[in-house]
Amino acid sequence: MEQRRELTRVMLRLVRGMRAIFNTQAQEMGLTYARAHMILAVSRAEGLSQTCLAEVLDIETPSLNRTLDGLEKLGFLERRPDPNDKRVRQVFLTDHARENADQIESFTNDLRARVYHGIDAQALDAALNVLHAMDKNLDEMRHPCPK
Amino acid sequence: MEQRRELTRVMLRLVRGMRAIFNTQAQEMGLTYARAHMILAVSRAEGLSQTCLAEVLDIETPSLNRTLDGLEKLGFLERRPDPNDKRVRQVFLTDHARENADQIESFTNDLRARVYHGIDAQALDAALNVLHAMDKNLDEMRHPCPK
DNA sequence: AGATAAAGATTAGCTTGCTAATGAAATGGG
DNA sequence: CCCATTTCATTAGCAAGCTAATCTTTATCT
Repeated sequence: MEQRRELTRVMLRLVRGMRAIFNTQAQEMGLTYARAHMILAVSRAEGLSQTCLAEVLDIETPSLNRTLDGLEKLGFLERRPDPNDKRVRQVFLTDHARENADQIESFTNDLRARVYHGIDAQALDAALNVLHAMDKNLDEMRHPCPK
Repeated sequence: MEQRRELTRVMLRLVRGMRAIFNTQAQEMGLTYARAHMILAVSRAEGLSQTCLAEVLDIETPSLNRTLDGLEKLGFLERRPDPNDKRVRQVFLTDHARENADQIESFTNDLRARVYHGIDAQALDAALNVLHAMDKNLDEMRHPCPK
């Protein structure tokens, strides 16, 4: 019971903390957490529609849209109309962003290594199981009767 | 490696998801996640300064301040000057909020029970250890040389 | 084919976290 | 005792998530 409260609490703190650390690193190249991740996602699959990209990043399209606006304004990416469907705009990196992608990837890996330092795979797996179970519970709370 | 990425990902999703579920419940009484938690924190220790309250809730004072503003405007609490120190303003619930506190406590417990349903104490403990280790790593990343 | 429905992007506006900067009050050292 | 520092609250402004609503285009159904 008290453990449950504490798990929630530490999760909240971790998410904020990780974002903050990431931000301080990313701002050296004029980026933020959300923006850097966006660049990585796009670099892994250029030309996706915004809906697809939102699914990949696990966020809603308006959230994505704003991040995209920012990055476009900063010259990191561009949206081009899809010739096959006038509704969609495909997302591409600029050359400038493509140059940075490796660097972002690399410091992301570095930060991840440091955050997870000293945690063995077995423990990690156990934690993952717990969080997945919680995630499943949440899903069922959202969709009460899937029949 | 892939597990690490996934753990981060699911944590992000969980935090957003829990907040969302909580919000839909809380909005029936005109509240939100942050506001409901604030009411609980104040009800557990009325008369704290805002700095103390921020520490209890693990957020920064400007974040707290805004939530407090909202709740004060809605008539859930009030800030009263501390007679012993003209800098501080102590935080108290209104009678109205005090009536709601039990209800908030109760549906918070209910939601927590559902989110953590089916997860045994041992697994929970293992997960908690992992997250605490990460939290510690983060701390060390923030304070490189504590001597 | 034409009407209706669905899907993609966008806008508007809310929430709640943050940092940086400011002003007022208290504290402490010389 | 006074000046410098620290502490508390607050303001201003950014970031990034969300829902609801709108507009355009495409798909579907009769």
